[in-house]
Amino acid sequence: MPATYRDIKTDILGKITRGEWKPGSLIPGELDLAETYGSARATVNRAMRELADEGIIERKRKSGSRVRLTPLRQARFDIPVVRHEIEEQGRSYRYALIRSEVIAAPDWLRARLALAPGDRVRHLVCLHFGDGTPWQHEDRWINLTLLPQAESADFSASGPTEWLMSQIPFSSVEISIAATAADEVLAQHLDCAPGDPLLMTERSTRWNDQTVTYVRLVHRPGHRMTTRY
Amino acid sequence: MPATYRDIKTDILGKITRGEWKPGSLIPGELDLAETYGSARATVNRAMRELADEGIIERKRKSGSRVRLTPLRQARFDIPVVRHEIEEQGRSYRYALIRSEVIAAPDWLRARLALAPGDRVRHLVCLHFGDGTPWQHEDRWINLTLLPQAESADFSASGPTEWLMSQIPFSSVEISIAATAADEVLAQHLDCAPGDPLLMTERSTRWNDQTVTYVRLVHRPGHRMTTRY
DNA sequence: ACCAGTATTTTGTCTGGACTTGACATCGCA
DNA sequence: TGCGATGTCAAGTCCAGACAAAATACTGGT
Repeated sequence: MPATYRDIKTDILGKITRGEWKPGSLIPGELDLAETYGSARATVNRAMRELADEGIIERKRKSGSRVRLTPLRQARFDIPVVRHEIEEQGRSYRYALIRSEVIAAPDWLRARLALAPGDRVRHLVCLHFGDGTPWQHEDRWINLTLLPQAESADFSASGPTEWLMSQIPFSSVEISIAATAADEVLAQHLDCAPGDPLLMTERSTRWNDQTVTYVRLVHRPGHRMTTRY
Repeated sequence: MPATYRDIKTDILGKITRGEWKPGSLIPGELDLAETYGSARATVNRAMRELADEGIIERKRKSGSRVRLTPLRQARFDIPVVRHEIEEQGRSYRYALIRSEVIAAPDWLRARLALAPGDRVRHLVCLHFGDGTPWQHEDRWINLTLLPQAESADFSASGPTEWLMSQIPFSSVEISIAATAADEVLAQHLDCAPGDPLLMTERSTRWNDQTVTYVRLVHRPGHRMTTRY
């Protein structure tokens, strides 16, 4: 009964959580482990590599692997498409386009998207509902210099997120989360009082080193992002 | 010059971002890819596995691998220890203990930590400063039933986070992020106006299926959590 | 037409062997 | 003493081949 890489992983993790292998201490070399578990070094290597990826151990050539002093805690949050998020909770999804315009980019946006003066952008404001109550407010700016198709696209039936995903298959993103206070308009749309604290997600999507779209998503009052590991 | 798994990964990712392989389309089998790249199947497998881990492709036995329709966007946020976060920015760190008490767990906490009536907890309130200005407010509750050592520990010089890390080597956690409004006390400590929106992180740390500590971290006004990928 | 069992395909994992790379140690020479 | 060349070790990567497992396709019987 040879050990799988999964067995090895959980066993090592167990030794660490139980305190048998203390933070900072050296873990036996791959060759040793391979022998004790009765498996090949490649198998041990995979187990150790994944533990290192997860921030639990630290590996260095020549010196060996050791338990991290401060286990690097990193949380993985899924950033879902609103519609999927809502539908996965068994709620009905509704989308509403509030405003749609094509304008010259305001200065703050020009700086953010690295646009030239006079460059035009498509500006969209929309709302996403779950079971009829407001769920998320979307304030979206699309760079028309990079995505001229966006000028003629129709966003009255479905949101810009889904359209954009069909246009830009995969891209690099910068996501930022902060708290903000509801202004008059937001309060009305999200059905809360002005000044209420709201969770906001900002996202800039880059493609070929150029920012193609910037969006500010304001979540419904009380919204939480949760993850466990 | 054979292709490394890294080469293969970037090449495939390139084909996807350039739109050569569209979302939903089938990617050649590992055996095919191994031949086209002139490497072993194991090498291709590793490249594909990592792409799958990153949420870019979807793999299924027998049916093969395909580009995800909705690239699973997941953000990895580092959850740093405050002190490290501050010191990495080249700022000076200061810690202050505001309140320390051992009390019977209030009802809301009892529910959260699954405690029996009368069980006692250590309650700590502290502040973390960066370059002299308030950075983070920490409201920490430690389960004394599971961690009796916490009753006699001294938190006047350094924060409970660091002490806890020495006690619980590795554990599973539930993290939740939300927006909250500053109350009178928070406003005073964090040097802002009451009602100001603040980003709050809540964390429950479990060990052996029992919640050992619950903490509510309220960040300074304007704080953002950022990540890019 | 339906169903159960079987074949096939594709990914998942493992093996034991090899070479590479980065980091450290040490030796020899100026 | 200082310093560069060389050695050594452990992790990093790769290979070819093998079997396992899951999911689909197929096939024959009812």
